[in-house]
Amino acid sequence: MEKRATIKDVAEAAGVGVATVSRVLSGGSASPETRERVLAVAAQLDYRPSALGRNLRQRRTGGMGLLVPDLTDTFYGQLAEGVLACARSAGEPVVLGSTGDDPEQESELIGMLLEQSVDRLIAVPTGDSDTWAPAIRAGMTVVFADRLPSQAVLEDPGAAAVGDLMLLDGLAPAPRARPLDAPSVVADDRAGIRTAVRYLRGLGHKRIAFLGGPGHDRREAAFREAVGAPVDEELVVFGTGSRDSAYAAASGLFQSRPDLSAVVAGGNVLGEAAVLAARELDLRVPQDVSLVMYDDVPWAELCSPPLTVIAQPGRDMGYRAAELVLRAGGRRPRSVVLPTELIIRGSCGPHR
Amino acid sequence: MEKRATIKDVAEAAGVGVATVSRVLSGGSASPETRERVLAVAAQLDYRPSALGRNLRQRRTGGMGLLVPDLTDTFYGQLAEGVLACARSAGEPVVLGSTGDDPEQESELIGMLLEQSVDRLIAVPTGDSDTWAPAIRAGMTVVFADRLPSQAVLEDPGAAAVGDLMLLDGLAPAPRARPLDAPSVVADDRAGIRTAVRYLRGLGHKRIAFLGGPGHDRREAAFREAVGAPVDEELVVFGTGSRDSAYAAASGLFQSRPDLSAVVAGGNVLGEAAVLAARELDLRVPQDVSLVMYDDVPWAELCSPPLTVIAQPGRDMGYRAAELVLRAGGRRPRSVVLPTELIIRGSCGPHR
DNA sequence: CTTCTCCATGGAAACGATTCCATCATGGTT
DNA sequence: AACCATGATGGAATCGTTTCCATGGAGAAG
Repeated sequence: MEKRATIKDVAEAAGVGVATVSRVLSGGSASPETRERVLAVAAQLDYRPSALGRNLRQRRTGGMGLLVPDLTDTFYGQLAEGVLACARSAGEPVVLGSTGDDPEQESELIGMLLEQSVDRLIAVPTGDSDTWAPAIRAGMTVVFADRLPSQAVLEDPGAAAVGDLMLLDGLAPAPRARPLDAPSVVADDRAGIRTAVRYLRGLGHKRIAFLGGPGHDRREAAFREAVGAPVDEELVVFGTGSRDSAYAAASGLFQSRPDLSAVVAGGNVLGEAAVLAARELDLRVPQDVSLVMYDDVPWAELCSPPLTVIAQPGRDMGYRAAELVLRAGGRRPRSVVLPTELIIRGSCGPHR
Repeated sequence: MEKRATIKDVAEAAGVGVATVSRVLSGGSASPETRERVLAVAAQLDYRPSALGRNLRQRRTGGMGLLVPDLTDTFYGQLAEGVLACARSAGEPVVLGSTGDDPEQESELIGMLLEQSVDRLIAVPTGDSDTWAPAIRAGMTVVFADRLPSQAVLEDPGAAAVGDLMLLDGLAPAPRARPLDAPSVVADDRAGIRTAVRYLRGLGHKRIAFLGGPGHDRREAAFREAVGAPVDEELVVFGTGSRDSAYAAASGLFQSRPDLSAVVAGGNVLGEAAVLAARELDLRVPQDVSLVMYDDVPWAELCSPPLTVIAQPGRDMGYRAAELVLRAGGRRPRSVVLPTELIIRGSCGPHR
């Protein structure tokens, strides 16, 4: 275990000062021959500058943090791959955390990142703006992906509700509606859900249910909007994030409302639960119940029938978010809304 | 954006020296009243020690690195969740990298981690011992998970082959067979594959194929061993890691050898490909071809028929690996072999 | 020839923590 | 009463880098 050469070693071996070595290595000015000599010596000594010294000096860790709810969820796996791809091409490290959709864990992880002086963060948020205020206040550049933090409860509950609704319109949200001063990369949930609901309507379905999980409030709201005025509240149910809870929610939904004929699942874990619950209750897909699932995942095609999905570009989402957070050097970047696509496979049929 | 308090601020505010503050905070000796005062001031100033200063002083970054081939592969998602769970309970950061099963990218990522002075690493290796020698030489504590690096080619090819075979026996490998001085956490591939092959044999299958991917050499060898002496070489095929290549391999296998009656897929991506390819070629599972897949993933149950799998505990694997790498403070920890379990669902039938 | 400018260069400070070591006070032992 | 052991404490060094600033030499402009 040999110890690494430091900049001082290089300086001595090259017969120059450390300042010169630093300059040469970071593209400062130096005479051609000096530059060449330093470079040669550095290569020969296999010198690699230590990120430790640099980080301390510039009082910030390079790279970025990444917070996702659950890596077992294929969609977040895709998103993470996108982030990693971008980070790799920039040569930057990525510090990963998994929140389990628990605001408290999220808070702790934010604290940990702060301690590490990681000042750039991509997050699929779980907590509300109160959870995120400390990070932003500390000067972190935060880019939200896939979701936005829900607005913290304000003195006037009415105002918060209005804010939530306006959030739906991803285009030009009122200042009130975007409580946190952070850009985001999200899919066009509203269009995605609307397309799915219209598709189901076109097949003759009247009683369409929404099966959601944590962070699916925008999708829920889009669902309500697409369905129109009086939404049957029993047809909107939520799981808490675990597969068990998703299954319970799906199963409960099917049992309490045998009259429903179609389900929109707000995410792939929910979709999985819906398929399982339907099978357990001897409901055939799509004869007895039609299913549209948010997220296109490789196994959607493996189901029988293959699942009709609302595809959102998970990998792109991660890549774009990483790009935003990296080039945040300039001004606050614009937020990005990515398109969704309804991929029709075999899990939806005409209303019997 | 207020800037954080430093140890110096705390020291001044408490009227003590920085050394005392440091001692109090890291559990050194101090008089009760001093300790109390420092603690109070620190809390009041919301002081959090900067990892930057500490890391530089101790010439090492806390936490650990994690290198996996592909986070889109559910199994590695599970493994990563295990690592993160352990890291979180230890309050340690995790630096993530995805190698795409490419030794070159792996090398680059190792270099990046070295630069960051990350000296603990959990890896699902892709490259051979030559790729890994630098990391170990630099003093990194490396724990391999799920696989071991293949032995680099030596002067005597015969010797390398012997080494590979001996690796199979996870119990007491000869020094020659474990080229790298690093502990590992792997599943008992040999037993898992053997059980699956016996099960298929019991159903009357004679022509059993193995469909593998990168890093499945131990599983391949176990397959050869379980099948017995003369293995039909056309029945052992490999994809390169991408889903496309896995599909191509599966499809090619089915087309070139219509006489095969059962397939063992070496991983969930391969299993997925096999299902897809079979469907495309109008081969019914399990009537026309039986399938056993390595890895139990949530969607295995969703397939029709639900897939019979060799389950390995991905989450545990990650957790144990993280434990090993964290408490490597003492001596080099022993390697761990985790049990596998054949979960019989519906993708295997009697040989027609 | 003088003076001014410009550039390459190296010394030293700074970043924020840990830790070695010297100092000092206290209390017990001879 | 002199001495020693013990424990709390603070100053200063250290980690490896970047960056500020002073220096010195060379060439240009006067």
